[in-house]
Amino acid sequence: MPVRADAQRNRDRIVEVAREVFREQGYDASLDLVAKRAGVGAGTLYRHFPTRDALVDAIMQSWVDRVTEATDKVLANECSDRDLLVRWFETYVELITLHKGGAAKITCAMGDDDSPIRTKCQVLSGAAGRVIGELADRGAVRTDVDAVQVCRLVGGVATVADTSELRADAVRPLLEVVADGLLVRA
Amino acid sequence: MPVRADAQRNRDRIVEVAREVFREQGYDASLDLVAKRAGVGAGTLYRHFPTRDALVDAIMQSWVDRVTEATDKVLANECSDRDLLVRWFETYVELITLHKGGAAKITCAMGDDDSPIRTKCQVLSGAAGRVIGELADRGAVRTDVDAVQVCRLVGGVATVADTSELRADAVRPLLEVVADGLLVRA
DNA sequence: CCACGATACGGAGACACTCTCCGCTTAGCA
DNA sequence: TGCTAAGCGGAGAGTGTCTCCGTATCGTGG
Repeated sequence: MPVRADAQRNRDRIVEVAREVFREQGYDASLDLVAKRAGVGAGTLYRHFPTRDALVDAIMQSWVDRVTEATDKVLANECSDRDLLVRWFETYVELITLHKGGAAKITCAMGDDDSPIRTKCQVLSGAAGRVIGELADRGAVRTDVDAVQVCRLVGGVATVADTSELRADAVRPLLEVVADGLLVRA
Repeated sequence: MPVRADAQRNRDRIVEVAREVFREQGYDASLDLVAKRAGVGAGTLYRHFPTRDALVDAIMQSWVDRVTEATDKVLANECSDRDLLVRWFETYVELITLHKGGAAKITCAMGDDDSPIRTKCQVLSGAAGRVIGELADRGAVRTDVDAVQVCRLVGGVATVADTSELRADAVRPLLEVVADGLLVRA
């Protein structure tokens, strides 16, 4: 028998509740509270998700998928090198700051092969790779900074945007700085 | 009577021990352990430093002072706009990553007027202000990004350098990107 | 030099969170 | 319907934070 129906139900419910609780209280909220609100025992939560990161990983799945989609959309637009870069940056920041504290978590894990959320990082850096790969083909960006490092730079901006609750128009100049630094001089 | 000698002694000892423990174990090390190693009761520690951040603040005092010195030194050097900027960035990153986790702490607090370590942030952004002020006088940098935002950008790089334990030569390209983005196009 | 208040100390203990262990329950097959 | 593996729950051990208050010490004024 593959997976028991009640187990699947509990798992889904825990993820759903955790997403809600983490949004309310940040990623260091009590896991016992999550269990309680989900109507399961602590043991059940820890069996499904042995560590906090395992739970975070499950939560992040959905919006990492959205980054892939959004990247397709940005790449489909015909626009200048700089616009392409800045637009993708904005998309990236917007998506990884959807959950408070998420930007810091993902950015710190970026490039760490042992991180429990490395698969999420790989999706993100893969998306970055597609964008700067496109620009590299056009000869528009410096080549000594790879996709992971781009994610780190933009993630750094996203992290401060998140923790300082900066508005989009305060973030834009920072993203322009990164974009201009990345583009080769005309 | 101003301050009792034993109280001062204990306070100093706690800071000294905390610096050591935090370097070993990170900024979330047990405070009871700090108290024990310092040979004082928990009550004594919490009376002197009501919160963890108050203790961190005290620890950071010495190396924030070093940023001021280092900035003087960098500004005294005659060099190109870009070199000035990159060198100061390197100094900044080096100093705020002296203590593991420090970069993230200071960068997240940057620009937050309610932060318990805001005075430290102000020293740092003040130093950044002197550097970009100098460059602004020369008309070399964009003017829509202020000192605090520069600290955020470089702090973002420092944070990832710290958490990913990047070597100086891996950090340099990232700092060049920020520098080039900040400098106005020739 | 001593006595006496103000000041500071210490650590027991209340509270909160994490994570494990194991007896009990239940889903799902035959 | 009965059996068994899979899953459940929650008590409790371990650890960390922070407070409270009886006790000890400092430093001064007599």
